[in-house]
Amino acid sequence: MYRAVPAHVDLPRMEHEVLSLWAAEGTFHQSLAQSEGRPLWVFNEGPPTANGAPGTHHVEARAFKDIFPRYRTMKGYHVPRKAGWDCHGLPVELFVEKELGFSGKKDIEAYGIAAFNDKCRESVLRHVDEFDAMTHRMGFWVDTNDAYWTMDASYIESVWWSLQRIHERGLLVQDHRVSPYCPRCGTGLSDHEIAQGYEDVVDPSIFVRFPVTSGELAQRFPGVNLLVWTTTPWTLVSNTAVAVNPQATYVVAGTDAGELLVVAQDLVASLVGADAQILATLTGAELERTHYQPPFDALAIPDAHYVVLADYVTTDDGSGLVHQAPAFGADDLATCRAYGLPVVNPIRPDGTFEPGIDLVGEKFFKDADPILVADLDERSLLMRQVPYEHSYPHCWRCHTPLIYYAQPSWYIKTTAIKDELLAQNEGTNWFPETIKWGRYGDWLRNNVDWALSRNRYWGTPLPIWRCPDDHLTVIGSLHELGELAGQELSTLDPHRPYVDDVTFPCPQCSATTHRVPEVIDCWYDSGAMPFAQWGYPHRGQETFESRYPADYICEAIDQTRGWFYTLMAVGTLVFDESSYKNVVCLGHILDEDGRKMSKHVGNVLEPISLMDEHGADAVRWFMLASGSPWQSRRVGHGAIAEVVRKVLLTYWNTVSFQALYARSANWSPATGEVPPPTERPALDRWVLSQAHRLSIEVDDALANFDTQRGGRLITTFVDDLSNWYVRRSRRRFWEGDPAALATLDEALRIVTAVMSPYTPFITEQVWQLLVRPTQPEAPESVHLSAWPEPRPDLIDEELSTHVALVRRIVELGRAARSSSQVRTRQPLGRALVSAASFEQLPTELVAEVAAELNVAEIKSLKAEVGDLVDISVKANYRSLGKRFGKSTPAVAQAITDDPSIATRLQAGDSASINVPEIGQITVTAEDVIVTETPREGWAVASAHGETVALDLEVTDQLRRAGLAREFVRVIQEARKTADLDVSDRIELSWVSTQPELSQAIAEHEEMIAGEVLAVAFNEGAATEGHLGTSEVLGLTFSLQVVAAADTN
RNA sequence: GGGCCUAUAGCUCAGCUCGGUUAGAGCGCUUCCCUGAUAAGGAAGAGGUCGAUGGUUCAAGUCCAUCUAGGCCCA
Repeated sequence: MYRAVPAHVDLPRMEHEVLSLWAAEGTFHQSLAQSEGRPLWVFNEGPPTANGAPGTHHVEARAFKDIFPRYRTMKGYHVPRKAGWDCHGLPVELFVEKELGFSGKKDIEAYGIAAFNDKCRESVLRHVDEFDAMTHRMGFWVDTNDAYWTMDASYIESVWWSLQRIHERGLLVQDHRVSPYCPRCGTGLSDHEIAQGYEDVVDPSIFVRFPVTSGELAQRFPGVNLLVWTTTPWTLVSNTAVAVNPQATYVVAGTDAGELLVVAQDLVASLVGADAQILATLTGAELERTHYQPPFDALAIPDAHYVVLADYVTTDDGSGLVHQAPAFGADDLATCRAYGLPVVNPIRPDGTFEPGIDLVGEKFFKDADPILVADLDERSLLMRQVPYEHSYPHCWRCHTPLIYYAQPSWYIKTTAIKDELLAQNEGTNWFPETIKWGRYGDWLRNNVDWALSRNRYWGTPLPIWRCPDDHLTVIGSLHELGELAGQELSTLDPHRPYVDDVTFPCPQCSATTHRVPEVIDCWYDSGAMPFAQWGYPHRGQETFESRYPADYICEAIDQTRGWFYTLMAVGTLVFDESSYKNVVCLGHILDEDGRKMSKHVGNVLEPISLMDEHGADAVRWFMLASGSPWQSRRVGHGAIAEVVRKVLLTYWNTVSFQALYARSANWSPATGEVPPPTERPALDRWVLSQAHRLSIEVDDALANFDTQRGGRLITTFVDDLSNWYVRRSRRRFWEGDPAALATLDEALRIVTAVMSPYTPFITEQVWQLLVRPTQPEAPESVHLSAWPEPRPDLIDEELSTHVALVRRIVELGRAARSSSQVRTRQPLGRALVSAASFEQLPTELVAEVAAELNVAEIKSLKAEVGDLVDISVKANYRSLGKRFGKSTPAVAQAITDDPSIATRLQAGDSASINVPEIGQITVTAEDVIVTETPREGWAVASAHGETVALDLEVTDQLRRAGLAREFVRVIQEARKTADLDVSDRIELSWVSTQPELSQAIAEHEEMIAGEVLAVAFNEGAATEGHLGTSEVLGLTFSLQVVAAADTN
């Protein structure tokens, strides 16, 4: 027998019980063990940065990381789930710096790198514990005991090995990198820091003439100038090139003063004037390598000063020709590097020009602007100067404007494998698909080399040793390092500072080598996880080889340039193949008002307290099925409470209902004798059909990573089950009908299984209450069960269509009831229905309509045609439009003007009609929507060509039937108030001031007795038992429970 | 400055792939109904220039173009 299911459930408390059950029975590990040997479905966990407490957005990603492995396990796959933690990086360092009250690198060095890194390690361990707790609470099944840590020695060795490989391919090189730099603090700033320091400033924006010195253009237009734009005049000293957009159109324009200027066509009018003479038109590409005279010659820059092409140049503002100084702009550097131009940087680390430079030597860079502009003006090179307001990064510590500044840095030349990356992306499935060639593809197409090194402390040290002659030795493991150093180093902590102390003779020249000081970008660490999590290739070869590439990864959209990219890049660099096949890319989580959650605003929803308030299932359901996961979504208590009410409690109450009546009928799925589905009532067959279709459709949705569609299907099914099937079938449950109980049991088992990847707790609880006690052969947990095998033979499309019609008719009937002000409890004699396929409805379903609307008889309106009804006819544009195209409105008008068409169509399959200017045409039933409306004494409702009319005549007999119903309701209310059990028998005593009631009770005694379980009626006042009154009925009554023995 | 996403009821969002004439749901509000599982359910009402403009079409919330506003990522 089922276990008892309380009607009310404390969801969070229930979830804690389920967690204990899983812990006690080792359910997760059973699930892994049971599926061992089945086809693999590989999930790779993107390691959360163990820095800061987990937020609600982590629950989002983790819900998606959990549902698909659970689903695939049910579908017969083995899905290992290794957890991972991202341990290194600047955020951890900054957190520790803050804790220690540090304000920069000097403090760290004074404190000692060893001690500082110990603090970082401690901080990581602390935060991992919080993530563990959240992961456990939300029911994310991932193996945290066997997690990979990017700070583990074996992990770092794998990373080293991969860098060694990349170096062997010639793709790991040292080069200049432009990064924001604070000249006052003497340090570079991370992207994270820059984001905090944007300020609006006004800079001079200047247009300068660069005389063209040679080439075709100079010959055709002697004296022509490039009109070049910049907002950083101080960088003109370092001018190396001028960039134009190859696709844009440029013109040679003549001014009134007889001057010749090259500018973008779009900007001629605003710069030169509307009346400028256009002497030539050419594309940016045609300008390539046009040489010019640089504005200053203070610096010698060989083989430079010509036009280069760059896609990023726009013709929206400026002149369409952009000054290039590769030392001071990332775009400039990338563009100039492509042409092999040199990087010239005359600015010293303190932000001043080197001494000896004309005009600006030893000046602070910003102070050079007015001096240089004045000089250009004096030499008539300045064409125009306008103030230019824009946001510019400043140091968040000291508010000094940052300088984009070239520094030496280690790079991976990802641009060399760009085509391969694009090819790998082509073979990757993105969800949603727009990311693939939108945000992500765009990023790949504009790929720049990966700046790998960081001048920091807590990270994977760059495994490069260098001798004074610049010979490089790249190390692939501690063992290798030990061999070179002639020491046993297998237990060395590969972090700084210990690894910095290892030196060895250069294999090429025997001079002593030292490790370069940098550590690597922690994004590389996580990008290396597909192999580094196994310590490959030093260990775990077999495991790795069977699990590369992964079937599935998932993160939020900010990872397009983060983990999604580094995974693909590292995989392609090291194995010539991306490391994932399917990637789900989530939108962000916002607060109720649509703002980002931040500690500063105080709108952060702490995940554990959120789950302890509403339940993890509710939070998970919200993440998986409410709104579109691809869009950013607002989350708040209201939205989650709604999930509880609409989805979880509706489901739970259906379960509780089933358990209540199955138990009281002593029915169990294992023992009950049940007619085969085909012999059960139509509603049973309908709900089974819906359930089996649900299994197919949710399967399809989840196979396509569409949790929202699956969720919608489940919600609809749960609603159908509770508010239509159960409500319409209640009476059969009260009677303990085995067909009804078996039907609901099967429907519940299917929906429970199908929901279990979404809401693992409540479904597990239901499994424990309904399935496990009654089916000895069933698995011990829903999460050990297989996906419900759909039975296509039970899916009945026609029946679905019929029930859908029944429900539409009922809806109209209720509307008609409502407008008539005749309460539903008052039975009516008949209802007339007009609907396209009403005649095809089985009588069984017509009876459902009658019962639901409380009318004695339902008939087709068509049978009543005559004076009783008005007929109106509307055109069905969808069908007419296909046939008549342009003439559709004329045909539609002709149909509306001739209502006789309806009766003529009833008589035959088609009817002909004369349309002005077109002639005779033939229309069929498909082409029109006929609405039939009864005339008087009827309550009518119609929609979309379907009509229900209620005959409002209440005969004496009907009125007495209504009174009997009212009486039943009053007694039931009293039973409920008296807290009687649903099976208690009662004895009734009553008196009424309404004489008709007496007759009504007498006439309907049998019905009443059956409904309220009365064994006796006594007309006459009573004083014992539960007393009650009804004003409507003028009734005073009492009911007494009869001892069980007396009823036999 | 570039790319992407979004804009439909007071609020949160479906519908747009594949165009069809009463544009839906939930929440909230008002009135009513129903109740022998439900924290439920049902009906009606108020509340919509489907962001704007233009185009394609017999017909546009839906397709196309441009624009506006907001968000995210990048500079």
